[in-house]
Amino acid sequence: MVHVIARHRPGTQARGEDTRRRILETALEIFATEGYEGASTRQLAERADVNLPAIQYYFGSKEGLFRAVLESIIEHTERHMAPLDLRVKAALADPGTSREKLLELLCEMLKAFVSLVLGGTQIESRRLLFARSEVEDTPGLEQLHESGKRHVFAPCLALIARLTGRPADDLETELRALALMGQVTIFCHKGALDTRAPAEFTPERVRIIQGLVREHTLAIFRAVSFKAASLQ
Amino acid sequence: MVHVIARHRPGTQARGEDTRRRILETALEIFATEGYEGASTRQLAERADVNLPAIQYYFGSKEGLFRAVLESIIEHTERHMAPLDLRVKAALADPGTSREKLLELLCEMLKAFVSLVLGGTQIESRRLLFARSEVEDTPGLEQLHESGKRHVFAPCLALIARLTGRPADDLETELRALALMGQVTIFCHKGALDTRAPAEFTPERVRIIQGLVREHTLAIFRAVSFKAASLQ
DNA sequence: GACATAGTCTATCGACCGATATACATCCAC
DNA sequence: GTGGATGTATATCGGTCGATAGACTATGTC
Repeated sequence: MVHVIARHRPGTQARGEDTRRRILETALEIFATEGYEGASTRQLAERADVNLPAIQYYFGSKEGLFRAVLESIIEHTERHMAPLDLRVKAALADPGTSREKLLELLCEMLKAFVSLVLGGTQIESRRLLFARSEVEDTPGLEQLHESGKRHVFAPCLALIARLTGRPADDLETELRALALMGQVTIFCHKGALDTRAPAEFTPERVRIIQGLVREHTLAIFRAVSFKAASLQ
Repeated sequence: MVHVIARHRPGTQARGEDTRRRILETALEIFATEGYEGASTRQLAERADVNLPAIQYYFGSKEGLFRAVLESIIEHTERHMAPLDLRVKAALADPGTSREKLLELLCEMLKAFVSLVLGGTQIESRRLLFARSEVEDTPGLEQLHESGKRHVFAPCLALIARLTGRPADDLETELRALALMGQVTIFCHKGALDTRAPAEFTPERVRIIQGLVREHTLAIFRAVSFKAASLQ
């Protein structure tokens, strides 16, 4: 194996940059709909209108292409969540932050999580690939997990810990954070879609889901009397 | 194609019943961990300690074997949910059923849903296969969906419709039902597990999750003022 | 115009896939 | 016991997979 990944040295002509980007965009789509194993390099090449060896040429291997697709998604996730992450971090650092402010930030986190997985460009592909990442066992997929944990799960967990007065490494707190996030992640699965005929996520539906999750979150953290050691 | 599926006629000897069951149990395990495409018939045969053609002999094809696995899961689902389904149906048929009673039934539905996907025998395999069913596109998988819709989603939807005073075919009501169920389904995905080292669903964790979901559900339907036409 | 690099092409490799032909073993009915 | 049904074994088929060899073209530098 000589030619692992074609990194274009600066100053070198990059005629193939178009081709490379076309392969990457097509790959996101196909990996999402077919899965890593299900997507064949021949299918990838045909849909991207390139030859079969072009994939090896630009990305070293099928796995290299997949990792490149994952990197582009992770990059998108970080760009989407970064501003809110900073606000949450600042609020948590200040011990005087009010309970209502923390609760409002939690609602905003979940709202941003909804628009992350259900909105934006290439919605369908990212949504499907995110859903697959929970099931498949493909090289590099743990990076996608790690990204979601760092930018969504961890901030939510920290906020909930403060809201409930429990330690952040508490099992119950972790499970509660996951349960709340589950209200969002369920809409990544196609089973959640075909209850209705059109089965698409229009901006209107995204808005309704965001409203419902907010309503639920507010109800939960305003109603329950926390600070109690155990649950039931 | 002559020998599609070996259905043993009554009165005929069934020496191979042991073999058949062994293949079926192994198949559930392997299909769950590897996926339909990922599981090869050779792997299946080796792990079940039978020859390669035994799969075709007993189940007609790899697809036939997969459908048989799905049927066994669906059967388990129906057996698990049937009693509660009846109680829900009875409560809904009676217009005088109190709001608290309906809410209690909704909590019980979600509790049963938790123990369905996280408890019982062959937990891990059923959990994984359920998660895969949301992503993969394998023949027969829609039956598993259909089963979940009929025995979990539909009753929850009907209860929520009554609790919120909205029609059951309402989009917002459907999305709310899914959001509530998402609190449970998220634990089917392996991403929800490896936040902690052991990553297993001990009975204690199942109990905690059931408690959290109940707490959330009660808070949501006691706090929010429904009967209002719109949400925000 | 000679040469190296960048990028694209056809053809093909070895591995593995699901399925089956076919022979053989085992068991029950009569 | 003998014939048909039931179950198990080996060997192999045609097909698809990811990857690569190697020839070809385009582009830029000197």
